[in-house]
Amino acid sequence: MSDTTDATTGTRRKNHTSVVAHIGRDIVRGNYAVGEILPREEEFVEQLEVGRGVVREALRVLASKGLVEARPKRGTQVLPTSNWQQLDPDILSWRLGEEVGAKFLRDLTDLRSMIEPAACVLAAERATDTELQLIRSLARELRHAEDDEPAFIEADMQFHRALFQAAHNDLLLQVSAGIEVGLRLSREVTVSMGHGHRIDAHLAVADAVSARSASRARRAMSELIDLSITDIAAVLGGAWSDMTD
Amino acid sequence: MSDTTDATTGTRRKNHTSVVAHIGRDIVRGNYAVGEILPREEEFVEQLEVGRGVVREALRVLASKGLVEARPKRGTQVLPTSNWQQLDPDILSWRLGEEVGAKFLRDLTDLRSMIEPAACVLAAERATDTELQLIRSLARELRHAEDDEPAFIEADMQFHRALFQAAHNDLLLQVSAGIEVGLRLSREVTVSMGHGHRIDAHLAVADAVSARSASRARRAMSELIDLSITDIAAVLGGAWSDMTD
DNA sequence: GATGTCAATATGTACGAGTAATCGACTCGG
DNA sequence: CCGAGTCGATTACTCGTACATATTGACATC
Repeated sequence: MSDTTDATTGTRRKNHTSVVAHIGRDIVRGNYAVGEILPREEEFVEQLEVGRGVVREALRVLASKGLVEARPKRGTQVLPTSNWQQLDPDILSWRLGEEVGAKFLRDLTDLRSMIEPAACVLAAERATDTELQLIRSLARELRHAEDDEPAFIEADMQFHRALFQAAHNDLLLQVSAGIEVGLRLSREVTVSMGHGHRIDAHLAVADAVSARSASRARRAMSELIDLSITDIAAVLGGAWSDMTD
Repeated sequence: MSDTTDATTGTRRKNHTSVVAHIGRDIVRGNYAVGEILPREEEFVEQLEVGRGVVREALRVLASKGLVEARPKRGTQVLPTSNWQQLDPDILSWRLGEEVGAKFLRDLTDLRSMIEPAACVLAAERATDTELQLIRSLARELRHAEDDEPAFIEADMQFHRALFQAAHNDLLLQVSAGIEVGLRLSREVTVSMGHGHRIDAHLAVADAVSARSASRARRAMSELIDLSITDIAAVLGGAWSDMTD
């Protein structure tokens, strides 16, 4: 009985990462409201069946991400969302399966519109030949995986990552790491729209970057984002137009 | 002798944050090279004169920021910089006083060029009247603090923060938190250029946003960034043009 | 020469005890 | 009646010790 196995409902599993994820998820998903005081360390100890050290290390990590703040006597309080490092890949991944709201999707598309076309311009200017080769290769793979939903998503992520790596900008790469998880959240909402209609746009981006045409690359990526926006608007309907007007 | 007081050279001070900063600085500034194995936990214990729990909590936080990865028997290794969360305000702040390199400044200005003009557009569209009032107020304060170097920088930061808050985008706000620290690093380099010539550009931004003119706001912020780039190029000289060609 | 085994080592986990900081209630003086 | 200072209780914070576990590198075996 390994006891490290864990159902989806799971609470067990004794390692550090899982405790961070467990408490982190409960916070991000609102099981603990903003301003609320978390249970005492000792309560987590018995509830999760781990040592106090593990609980403390987990809370310290969450504090470093801006989710909580601990104080003697008062306890550990959930900070307002403005303090959360919302681009942190961990925090974003804890929302997977949550059906994110329209506000988040608008914020994400705003950010994508600022970042991704500009990143394509940099990629077109700075990519090495081997990087261009990789980008073309991943674009082909994308077309090939058209009928395999999870494989398509994975290929999409790799494509985006290769694009950002070709921009040769370390700060940008970190933003892209967050956007990548954001994309997964976005696709959870628009999954019913399929993804076949996005393949051509991906290929257009790959072509333009490969041709080192900065202007075409920017334009192609903008159109790709527009497709995402169209999908989101179709799924959300009024909740989306309320947000963008 | 409280022993919590700490000289600039300081090593003491027993609390958690300081230990994170101490080890974090040593990593970010290259005192521990990428790929290198850090001293064992026990060595940090005697070196920093703290308990093992504090050391472990610190290393866990650094691991969550992508700086290190711990493994039994091998020890704790410094990860390649591509894994670092380089936009994390903590990581950036640990570089203060380091005289950052041309590569970092180019990456930062790239990012600023993508983000800040677009953020001004959003601010012009979405800001509430009280937020516009705050922005104008901070711009005036900026002019008033012209001859006080540290006060000017603080006012500059508050101005930027108010601008990004007015964009009403949580993800963007986190990017701005990183950029803010990046700006401090940038100004450490260009401090010799003074800041008087940037005041008018700031006021132009405030005016355009206040007038809710998205296009003027975008343009004004772009020009403000261009001023920064000019200053950086003047200070760095060849090291900068090598980077941008 | 490839593979499996074993011991050494550093992190991982748990428990216990004591310190220090913070908050809330209470008391005292105005 | 109200404000300032005091006191006690609660909780996080720190430290120390002991043991478990996983990974590595060397050794032995086939």
